[in-house]
Amino acid sequence: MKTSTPAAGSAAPHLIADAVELVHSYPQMPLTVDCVIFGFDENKLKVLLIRSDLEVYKGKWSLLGDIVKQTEELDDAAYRVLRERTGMTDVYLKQVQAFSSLNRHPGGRVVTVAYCSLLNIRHHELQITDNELHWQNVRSLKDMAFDHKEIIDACYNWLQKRIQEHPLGFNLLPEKFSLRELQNLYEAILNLELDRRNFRKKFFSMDFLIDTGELEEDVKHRPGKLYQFNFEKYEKSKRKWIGIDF
Amino acid sequence: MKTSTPAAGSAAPHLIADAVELVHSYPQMPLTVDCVIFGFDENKLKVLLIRSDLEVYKGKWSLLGDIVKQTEELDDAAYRVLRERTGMTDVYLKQVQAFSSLNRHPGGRVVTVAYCSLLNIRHHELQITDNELHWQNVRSLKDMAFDHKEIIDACYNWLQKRIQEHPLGFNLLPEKFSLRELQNLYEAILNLELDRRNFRKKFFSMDFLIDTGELEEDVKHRPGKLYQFNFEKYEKSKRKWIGIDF
DNA sequence: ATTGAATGTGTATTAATTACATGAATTTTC
DNA sequence: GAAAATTCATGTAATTAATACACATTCAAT
Repeated sequence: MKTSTPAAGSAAPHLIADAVELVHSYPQMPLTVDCVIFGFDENKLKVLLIRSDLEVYKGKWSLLGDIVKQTEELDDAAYRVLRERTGMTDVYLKQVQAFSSLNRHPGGRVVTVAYCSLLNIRHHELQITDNELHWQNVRSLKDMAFDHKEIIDACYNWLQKRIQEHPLGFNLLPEKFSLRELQNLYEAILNLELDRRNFRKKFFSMDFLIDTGELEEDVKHRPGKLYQFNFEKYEKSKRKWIGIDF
Repeated sequence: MKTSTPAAGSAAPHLIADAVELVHSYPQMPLTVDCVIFGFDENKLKVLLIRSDLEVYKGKWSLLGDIVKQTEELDDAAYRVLRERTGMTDVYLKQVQAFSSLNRHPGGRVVTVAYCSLLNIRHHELQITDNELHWQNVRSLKDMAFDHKEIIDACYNWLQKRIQEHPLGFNLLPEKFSLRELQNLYEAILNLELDRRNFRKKFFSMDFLIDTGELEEDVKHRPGKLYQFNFEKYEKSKRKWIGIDF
């Protein structure tokens, strides 16, 4: 970081001794985090929303977010939001992008850092009783508070790309899942149809699925086998992906 | 954005009428941008550094950065840094990641957003005369100011990945370039050796290179053909990349 | 016992990637 | 100006990956 250009050609640049004073002279602004929390239910990708508490956005949905505290890291702030809202720890959470439009918040300049979170919709301890919280279909979002539609779009694009390179999807499924559920997940996220045999071939050839020996229950047709993802094995053999292709 | 959890089960959540007052109550902090500016010279990937002006980092190199102004967007702040430091407009610039470690700045809490920039090392108007500015080999960085080593690593990883999916590399080359130069660029960035025939085949089959009909000059061997990248054609046929592969 | 619906599996075709060697064009050297 | 040195330019065969496609099996429901 460098605050002022030294006079051109100055031979002896002056060094700043008091870094604290320097930082005090910096402009300051509020910083927030917003979590795009994805869930998977009824073969649809959902995002967790809350009613905006701002009068100007009355009735509109917004993301779960909060201010970043004076001595809090961004990741910690995002985790705090998740913990407070869903009761869950150990959730998948990754920083995606900062948003800084000057008019993105009606109360003035607020910069926000967006996070993408993936969790199993059955595992959390939401009280959706008071209908403040709501799982909404990702493909039927409209008219949201702030720039939150834009943020969700960015995170959704990010997810579509990432899920093809990294095994993120499993965070959305129960620990044990059938191949059909896995395929439904990919089809929902990528918004396309996949050939069942090729999909199975693909995942089996990657060899990261553990056959639990168990079968689906409470299903009204021939039950499928249940698998687990072998995170350990995957970690060991993370592929270095090389292949130029625009 | 949501600041306070409504009392559990509260049937009538109160709406905040004064958004400005709300934002005024938010904690504030300084925000900066840091630009990881890559260049390509002598078949090496370089990054543009400046001597830190902080006494505590005396003699150490740091990234080019600056504070984000009260009414300035992040992208604009990063572009401003580039323009002021390199004299260049129209440069490739993308936001990569925010860094927020509490101790990353010796003067106190400063959050920074890192940008990756790619430019042609011959095009700028640097005054490197007073040795404040310096193009340094990406693979020989050590002992930098702040967390800038970490930031560069993150941007370099980002670049290695992105350059395989998008034609970013051309921003680092002159408008007209030989296939050998292009291959050298990829080899430098990806840190590997590629087969020349397959590399050529790959790029020709993508069909985004325009044969200028010109040949290299001032080269002490058989001159190669010079090509241009067909950005227009590329934009029209951006590939939607589908292929699950961890 | 029959029907319905989803599971589980294999092969042939096509496309993409990899490995690999020689002749042609230009500069340098003698 | 002939020979040597260097790099450019190019094609094919072998391997691997992706795609398209059909039928028998299992269980639940009737």
